[in-house]
Amino acid sequence: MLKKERQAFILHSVNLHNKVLSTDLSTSINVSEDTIRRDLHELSEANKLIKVHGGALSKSFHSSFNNSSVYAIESKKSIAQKAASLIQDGMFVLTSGGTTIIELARALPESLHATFITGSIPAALEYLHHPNIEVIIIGDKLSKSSQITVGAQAIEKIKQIRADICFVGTNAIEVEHGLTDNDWEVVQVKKAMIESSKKVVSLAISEKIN
Amino acid sequence: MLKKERQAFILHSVNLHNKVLSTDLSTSINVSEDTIRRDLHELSEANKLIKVHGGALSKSFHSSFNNSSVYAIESKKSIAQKAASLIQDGMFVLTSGGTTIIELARALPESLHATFITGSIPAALEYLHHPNIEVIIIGDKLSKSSQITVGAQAIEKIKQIRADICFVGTNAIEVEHGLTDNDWEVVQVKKAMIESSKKVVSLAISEKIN
DNA sequence: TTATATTTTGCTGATTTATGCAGTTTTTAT
DNA sequence: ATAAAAACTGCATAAATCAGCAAAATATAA
Repeated sequence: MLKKERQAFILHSVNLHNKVLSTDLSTSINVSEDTIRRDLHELSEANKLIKVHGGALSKSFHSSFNNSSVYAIESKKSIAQKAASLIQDGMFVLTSGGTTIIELARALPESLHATFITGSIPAALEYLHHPNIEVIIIGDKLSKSSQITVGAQAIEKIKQIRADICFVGTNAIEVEHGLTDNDWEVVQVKKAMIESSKKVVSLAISEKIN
Repeated sequence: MLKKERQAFILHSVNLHNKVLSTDLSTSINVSEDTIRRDLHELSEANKLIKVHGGALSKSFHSSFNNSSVYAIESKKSIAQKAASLIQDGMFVLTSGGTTIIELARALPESLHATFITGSIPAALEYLHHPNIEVIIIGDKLSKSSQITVGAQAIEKIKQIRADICFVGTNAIEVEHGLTDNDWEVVQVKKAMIESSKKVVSLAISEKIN
């Protein structure tokens, strides 16, 4: 097999599978690993693929690797946009906490006149930035892990409320120091919220649904 | 699995869920926790995520607070230091809001075990950063100008409390321009706080006293 | 064609990298 | 305060890489 042929095969292979192992190529083409390594090095110099220890990665894989951080954010934003469009003037809106809810808060139009009720401190801060939104805080003990208020009093208050719509984020847990979490109380609060609302919207990125 | 591949997976995972546990990654990728830890360390060095004890957090949602815009920040800090020294372990502490109170929150020693009760959203966020502090939120309507909860329910709740000490910041009140309706409510809340506490401390920088 | 020059390939041994393991220290939770 | 979990350290091992060299293949010129 000619050198050029071999390199074409390697390129095809790496683009097909996103990655190749030097050992695999060596056995399948039946040349020494050194040759493969030299080929990979050349192709890497020619910017045709990314050489890594043990094999190589396709160019596209690398770029997605770099952009992946924005990707998740973008999809969160588009979800938030759609969710925000469900809210109409004069509504009473119940929300939990979490990053998706924060994005929702940021996606709210300036012109919206509505009342938001929440136990989430970060969400409340976001709502405050909107000139035409009334914010009502549900008081009680603050859960460090989820940054929302939890407890019997909070649940009691929620039960007294009749909201038009309720938004629940699936990723309500966000912590800075330590990652353990007692979700139970948070779940109780969410349950109460759902029961107090005419409509419930659950915000989630599709990849999360396993 | 290639190292780069694994790191890409980790990055994708952390951006999707906002947090990852080393143990989870270890079992799902089937490598030792040491390897995961090394990966997380590398990604953290490369500024791709934030490493914490037990796992890592997504970089995208890291709130950074700028206190540069706050007036006379240094003198407030020294006041805060003195005020913080008045709080002892096991105390129930009532606080209002305002920049001076925020500084007080930041001046609290890590070791302090106490319960803080507040209607201020920014203050609550600060208290959350302290590992040994319980936070209780007073719920009600949120006043946009002062960022604290005001209203009959809030006052009712405060009256039920017996606190050891109460900190009130003076900066929420603009004496020169008279009291607006909104400020009036804030004053009512402060009054209630003062009545519910054995000791009251008023935080002020000297320039404020006309 | 033959002789010579050039490129390519494989091999050997030294070097680097990746990973896991054991023991110790630090952090966190109870 | 104490126990458990996580992190760090140093080390061992196996795999991958590198450097140089010699054989093999290929190209080139007389």
